[in-house]
Amino acid sequence: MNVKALERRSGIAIWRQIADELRNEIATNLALKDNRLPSELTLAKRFDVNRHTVRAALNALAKEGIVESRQGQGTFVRRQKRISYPIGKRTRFSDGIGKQAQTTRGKLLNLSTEIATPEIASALQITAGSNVICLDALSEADGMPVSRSTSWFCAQRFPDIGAAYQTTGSITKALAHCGVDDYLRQSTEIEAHHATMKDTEYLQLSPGAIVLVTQAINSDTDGNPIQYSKTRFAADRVSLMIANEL
Amino acid sequence: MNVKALERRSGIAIWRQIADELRNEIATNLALKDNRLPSELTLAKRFDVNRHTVRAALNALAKEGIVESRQGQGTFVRRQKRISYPIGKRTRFSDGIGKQAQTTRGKLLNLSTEIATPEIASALQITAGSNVICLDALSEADGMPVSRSTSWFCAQRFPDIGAAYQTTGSITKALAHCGVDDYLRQSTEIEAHHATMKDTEYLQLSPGAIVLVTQAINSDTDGNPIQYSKTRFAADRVSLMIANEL
DNA sequence: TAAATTTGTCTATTGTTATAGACAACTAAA
DNA sequence: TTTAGTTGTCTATAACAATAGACAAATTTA
Repeated sequence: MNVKALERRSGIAIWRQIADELRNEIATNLALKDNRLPSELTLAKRFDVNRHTVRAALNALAKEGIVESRQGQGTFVRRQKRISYPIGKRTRFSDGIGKQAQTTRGKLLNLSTEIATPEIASALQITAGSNVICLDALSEADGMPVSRSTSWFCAQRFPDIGAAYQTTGSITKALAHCGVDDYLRQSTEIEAHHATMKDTEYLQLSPGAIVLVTQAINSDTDGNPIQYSKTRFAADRVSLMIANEL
Repeated sequence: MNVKALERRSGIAIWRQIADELRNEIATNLALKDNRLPSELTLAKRFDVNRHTVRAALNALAKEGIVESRQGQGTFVRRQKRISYPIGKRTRFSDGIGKQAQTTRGKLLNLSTEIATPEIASALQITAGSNVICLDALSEADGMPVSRSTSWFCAQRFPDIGAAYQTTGSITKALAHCGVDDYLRQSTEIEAHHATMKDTEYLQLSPGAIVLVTQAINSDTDGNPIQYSKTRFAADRVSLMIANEL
């Protein structure tokens, strides 16, 4: 059944490799009868490992809330859908997520004024070395952290963006407060990385977890860049949806 | 310096957690002088581990081709940029990647006729149970596998798509051969997962590695869906670029 | 040249992970 | 009720990961 055996000496414990494999299969839904997983013994034979190793994997998935074991009966999937995060010309965090989660909010982690690096200056089309406002925020949906973002704004144009965000808890509202009623997403770049230590802390992830990293530029209706942001999503809680309006 | 300590008993070896952290820092370029990493002893102190553990991490990064150690001198970064994969209304694999890599090609892994599942039928807007052609392909750039994709086409409309792909090695050309001169990407959904065993085999990844999984629907110029595809990218080799034409 | 700094290699010990086997506890079906 | 199949828990052992210390080999700096 399996084309390739598990890799030993890879730095990833075998129980974790099995957990990753099962998590994937559950996510892509390989037709499990009654949402019931094969028995521990069956899985042990399939992966060619000891039953205890399979138990360690199932234990990990149970802690993540993905499966649930019942003595005498078996192990069952507790389906949990990812939150779909829309990315388009007009993407707002609360817009897209608000309909899927009960409660959404942004929490300000840090606010500072920095000197624009060449990277930031080029993204915002301002002169390198001028002041930018740096805004660190954590976004949550239903009490679970979803993403951690850092945004940069031209300090000259948006001197009060920090205070506005703090009172509103929303970038869209803060920008509106600063006179920007509408804005468009100009570009988005997406990468996937292993969670850093900061990620595991703020997003409540375990090491080895995945973060989707997006780099985006938002512009006003005249095409002038107003916001440059890097966002790190907990990959097992979201999917990014790109809709191309025709 | 570090907000959070490394996690033991997590199923991820500490050397691998350090390797992941360093890989991230190298990728986001935290200003290393002369592309030189701190010494093994410095890193050991920073992560509060033994020097041998740091060496194991550096060894892994060296095997990945990311760093290179030189006795008496230190450990140096061998920069390697990710291939940027554009996602837009008009995305073609060879278009976008062709300019960045020396050689690109698609290899047919498997070709079969299947009965459309509800999921596929709904994506292609055909009746469930009708025949679809399923095309598995592996894409490579400069000899390195980049992505593995499965595409479904309506068998009635594109009976010869498989043969056309086999001779041309390109979906765009195969579609042109079947009378579709132009097509548009209707939507794309992106998730990140840990590599499955098939991924580690076909994409030459190590366990614990990350794959970017996209689910896309392409339509002809009349808006009729013609292709439904799922693609798995080796995340450490690509970034996905979404450009919103204004 | 000498000293300091760096990576490379070896031995030994301790802690964690994986295997192995046995049996209890629980559930569903014969 | 009995049986088969399942998860839960215990003990013991082998394989691997991490620590510790020492010193060699190469390079750069004083």
